[in-house]
Parts: sequence; structure tokens; C-alpha cells
Amino acid sequence: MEQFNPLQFYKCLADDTRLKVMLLVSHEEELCVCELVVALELSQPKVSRHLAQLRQCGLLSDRKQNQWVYYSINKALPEWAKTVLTQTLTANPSFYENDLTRLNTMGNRPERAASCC
Amino acid sequence: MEQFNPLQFYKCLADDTRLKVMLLVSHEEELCVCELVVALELSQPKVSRHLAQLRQCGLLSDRKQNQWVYYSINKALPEWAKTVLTQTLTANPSFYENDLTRLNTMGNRPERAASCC
DNA sequence: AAATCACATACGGGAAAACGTATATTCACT
DNA sequence: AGTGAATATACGTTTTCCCGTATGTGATTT
Repeated sequence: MEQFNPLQFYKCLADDTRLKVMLLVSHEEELCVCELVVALELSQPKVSRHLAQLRQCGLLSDRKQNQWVYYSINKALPEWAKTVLTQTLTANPSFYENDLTRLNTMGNRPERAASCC
Repeated sequence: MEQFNPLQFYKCLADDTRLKVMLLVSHEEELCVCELVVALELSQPKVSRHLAQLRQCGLLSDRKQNQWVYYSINKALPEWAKTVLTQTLTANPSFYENDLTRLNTMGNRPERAASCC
């Protein structure tokens, strides 16, 4: 990852999937790929591709545990960028409420069960 | 303009020209097209096209006075979006400092002289 | 070792966005 | 009325981005 730059940051947020991923991960602290696939109702490769971009641009961190990969907001993100995300999150609940509903009604989430998806 | 939506907002900020326009206008309160052309060192049609998009999406307001059109941040912008802009502005001075320098060394700016450009 | 699961990546096609150039519009000034 | 200045838009081209599909990888299970 090069120097963090506002244009690259906003390009990352300028896509429906990526913006929702960022807001959902902000809201939930940490999410694995399969949870995002269910919440967003998208194909796994599509979600993975966007996650890779967000990771390469420094917006997300990943952590492997057992068979799952958990994504969270990169703690090294500049403060202003964190502020931008929290402002967007709190001011636009309707933008991601459906995704959150699907996430909450999802069975067998990896945190609390042995099998995922 | 339809309902203001975060994705559309970030799509507007996901272009070098548009992001710099928004930050310069935020910094200067109000700028006319010819000032932006000089500050950004871009062609007039290119600047005008991006200004039109920012206006249509509700990020900028325009005001005609004499032969000039002045653009400013739309006062009806949601508070969270204004916060995003000011955060970006104060945290990333190096992103637009060169443009600001060209603007400040520009002669015959319309506010204070009879002729522009 | 074969199969399965969770995830990542490669590849080619298609849509959207940005561009340069040319031209239109609007207004001021003579 | 005609000219020039400031700005906007139209049009065709190029570039950028996103996607579906297929396949790869690595770990675990049987």
C-alpha cells in the first residue's frame, strides 16, 4: 500500500458493494466473507474481489481464523477517514438496513457455530 | 435532483477534478469557472462538465453575476456530508496546495477587477 | 488421497465514465 | 448589430471499471 490519499479513498467508497461492505464492517466490528455474501446477496467472487481492493487500499484488515477470514476496519486508517466512515454510518441507516436484517437473521454464523454458510 | 444518497455523493468525490473542485470551493467559499480553470490547469469544457455534475447531484450551488458564474457548496447539503468535506479539507492540505498557489498568484480575479481570465 | 469448504484470483466481455474537440449560448461592450 | 469573453453542451472516442464464469489455493475431513 502506498501513501494514503483521499482520492483513492473515495474511489473505494464509490461503489455500492464496497460502500456497503465498509458500513457493515464498521457496524459489526468484524465480518467474515461468507457473512457478507449472505448480507449483500452477492456472489462470493464478487465480494472477495471488492474485499481485496479495500484491503490493498488500506481500508480493511484481514485476519484468518480456522477456515474463515475476518475483515475489519484498518486501525491504521487516518483519523479523518475513520470520521468520514462513522459519519456516513450513523447518518444513513436506511442505506444498509436491509443488509443488516439479512445478516441478523442468518443462521450458523461462524462466531457461534461450527459451520459457516 | 433526487433524494441525496451516500453512494452518489462518493461517486462525485471519486474523481481527481471533482474532488479538488469541492475542496477548493470549500476553502474559498465561492469560485467562478475561470478561477477553477486556472487553479487546476484544465480545459474550460472539462471543468464545466464536472461542475455541472456536482451541481446536478446537489453538492454545489451556482450563482450568476455579470458575466461570471460562481459556484459554492450547496447550503442544503446534509450535515454529515458537510462534515465529510471539512474533514477531508483540513486533513489533506497537500492534496490541493498546488492548486491553491496557482489560484492565489492568479491576476485579475473577478472579485476585485473588471476583467477575468 | 480424495473430497469438501472457505476464500482468492484469472480472464474475457460489456457497460459506464471521462476525455478532446467543436459548437452553442449568454451577456457585455462598442 | 457585431465582437469578444465566460460558460455550457453535444458528439464520438478512449479509457476505466465492474461483472460472470471458471479455476486455483489451502486447510480440514473422511
